[in-house]
Amino acid sequence: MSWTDERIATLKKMWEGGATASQIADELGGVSRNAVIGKAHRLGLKSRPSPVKANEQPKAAANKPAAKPVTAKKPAAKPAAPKPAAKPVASAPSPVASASHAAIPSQPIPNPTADLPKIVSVGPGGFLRQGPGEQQAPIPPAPPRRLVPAKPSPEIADKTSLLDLSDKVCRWPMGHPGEPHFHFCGEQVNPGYPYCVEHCGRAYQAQLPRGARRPPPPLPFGGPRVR
DNA sequence: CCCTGATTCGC
DNA sequence: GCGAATCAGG
Repeated sequence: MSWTDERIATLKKMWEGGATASQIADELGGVSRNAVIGKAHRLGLKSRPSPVKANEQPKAAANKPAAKPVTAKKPAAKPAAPKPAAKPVASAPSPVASASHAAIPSQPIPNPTADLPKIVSVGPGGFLRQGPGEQQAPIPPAPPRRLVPAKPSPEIADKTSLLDLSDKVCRWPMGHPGEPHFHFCGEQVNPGYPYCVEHCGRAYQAQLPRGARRPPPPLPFGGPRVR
């Protein structure tokens, strides 16, 4: 599989939409999770909340770029040209309040709790991510209600959800992932293909001669919002 | 162990 | 440029 424009577009959309690399990978198909991450980085997309990145020390102007603990693990004998510095990571002091006792002498850490610009990002489904200490709505009142077995909301009751996918139904995505009405086409597939006949027509198109290209067809995962 | 993203490095 | 292997954290 290669990275066509459409696949890249889908990758971007899902990545920015908060999908995990694994989800993106098997949605695209034919690529591994690593491939997706690698591609995302090459595209310049980077670093959504990563579980493994919770920590970070802004190494101020000082320490040696050497001392790469990671590379020491490999079978040695790798001269490995010294990588120049890490990227500066411009902008305000890290909001991370972890004053872990790292081995960085002589660099007083400015109080991170003071006047930081609020950073608000939008998550899947349009909710706003809050920074720590920004909690506002106190406590959900939790009105007394009789508990009732969960049912799919009426709107999607007859729609094809992710869980309904099989080799027999069209997997063409309708709408945008993360949004309430997102579902899949669900028509009977064009045998041998993952999509129904109609969507096969959208997914597989003959290459036209250069210069005769028509404007891009609607993509899975939406192009610009259309509803 | 499962998951996550990040990084490295041979191709 | 690509992605498997590896690393590191939850």
